[in-house]
Amino acid sequence: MSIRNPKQALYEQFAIVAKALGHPLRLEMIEHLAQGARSVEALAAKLGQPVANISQHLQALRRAGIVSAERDGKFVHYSLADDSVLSAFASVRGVAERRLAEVDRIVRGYFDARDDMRPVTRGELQTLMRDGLVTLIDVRPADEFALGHVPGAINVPLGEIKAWSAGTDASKEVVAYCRGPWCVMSFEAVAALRSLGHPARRLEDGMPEWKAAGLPVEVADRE
Amino acid sequence: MSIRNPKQALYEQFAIVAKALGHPLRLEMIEHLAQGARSVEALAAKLGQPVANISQHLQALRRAGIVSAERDGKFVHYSLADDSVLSAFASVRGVAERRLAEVDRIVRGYFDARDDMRPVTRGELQTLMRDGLVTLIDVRPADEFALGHVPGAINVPLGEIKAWSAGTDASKEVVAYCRGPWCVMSFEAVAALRSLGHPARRLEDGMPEWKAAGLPVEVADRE
DNA sequence: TCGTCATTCAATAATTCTATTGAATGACGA
DNA sequence: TCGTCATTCAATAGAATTATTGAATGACGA
Repeated sequence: MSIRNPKQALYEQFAIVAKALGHPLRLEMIEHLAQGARSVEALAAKLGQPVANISQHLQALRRAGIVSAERDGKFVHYSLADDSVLSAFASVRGVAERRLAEVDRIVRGYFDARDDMRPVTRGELQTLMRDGLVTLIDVRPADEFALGHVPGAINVPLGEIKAWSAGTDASKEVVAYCRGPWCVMSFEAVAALRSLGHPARRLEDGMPEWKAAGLPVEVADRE
Repeated sequence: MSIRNPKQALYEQFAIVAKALGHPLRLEMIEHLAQGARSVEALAAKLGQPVANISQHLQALRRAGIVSAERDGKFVHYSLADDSVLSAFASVRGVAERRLAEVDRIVRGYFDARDDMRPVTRGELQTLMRDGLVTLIDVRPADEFALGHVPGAINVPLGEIKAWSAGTDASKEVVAYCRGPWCVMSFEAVAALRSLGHPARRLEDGMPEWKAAGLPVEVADRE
């Protein structure tokens, strides 16, 4: 390593963090780890990737101080190092949202552009829930729901939307949320519900943001 | 390009932004552009880099929506696309600060570790300035000072510290600031002043952050 | 102690990124 | 129209990153 002045050395340290965020798979990993700690194998299964690949990316994230690892017997559980990681992710997303027309095009192009995609804010949701005006569904897989969800939410994983909708009052509006503001599952849930004639909207963002906002989180009973 | 689902496509867009931030030189460029718009040549001169290299990096930043370009005759002036860029930079820095012990080591190792490096907050500074208890110096080059500085600050570029100090009341404390929270010039200014027997501290961060906090900025008269 | 299993390491080929060089572009002023 | 100058482009070589493969490590339980 060449001799560097402190200015260069500092920029290099900052760049290590940004570089670690600069890969789609690693960003997806971060979003998953934001739901709760995961072993390498569990994370690999969630993402449909080979274990060795996930392991290497996890170590890139660890070198950057983004995730931390804790060994538990044969397993190594990875989790986000602290909340600053989520805020860094959010601001990178913020630049992309505001600047890259592509992001908007992707969402509007893939889903039905004619529908009103305006999300429900957290504040609105709390009012609507208090008055019993909406049903809140958490469309993440059951294990993620169990690790923490919005109080009063029902867990309806994406694959069960149709069956669930059939046994529900189709006039009551549904609000769906999942892993984050751009988590595709809630878009798909809303699209599915609307095609079934069910009024539905997305929550503006997902579980980690709800928690980060200091709002109450309900955890499934252990056993 | 292969067929992607929208989830992958979104993560790729976010990764483009993070990847663009993932290079030390580009981060330094962003910090300079945060002081004000610059032509390619001016930026290259500031960074001591070949023009073609800077041009290429600027285009990488532009593709990511981080900077915007505006042609003015023969010159193309680049500037930060919006304030979300600064907040993204700040949160990447936040992860690095909190997680990378290396960053702290660099600063403490390079400068005199025995000195108290605790910075003055913006709030403290306003009180101290109002009561006339400190002299505030802006150690950036004159052209950056001219584009906007903290009201009441005196421009003392790094090379002029010694001469300036000689003609000043050595008992009055000096507060120094420059381009940002880790801008090395203010560390060096404080070290230089202290070695000259002048009490000195750093402001917690620099000009762009002052402006972003909504505080008043003084601009040099045009002429 | 040995086998099992989660994780990491090492080696690799393919791809992407980077800095440099020199030529091309495009706008201004003579 | 031509020369000048700021910027961009194109081509290159070198370096870094990535996914894959299979072997090594390290902890548990029999």
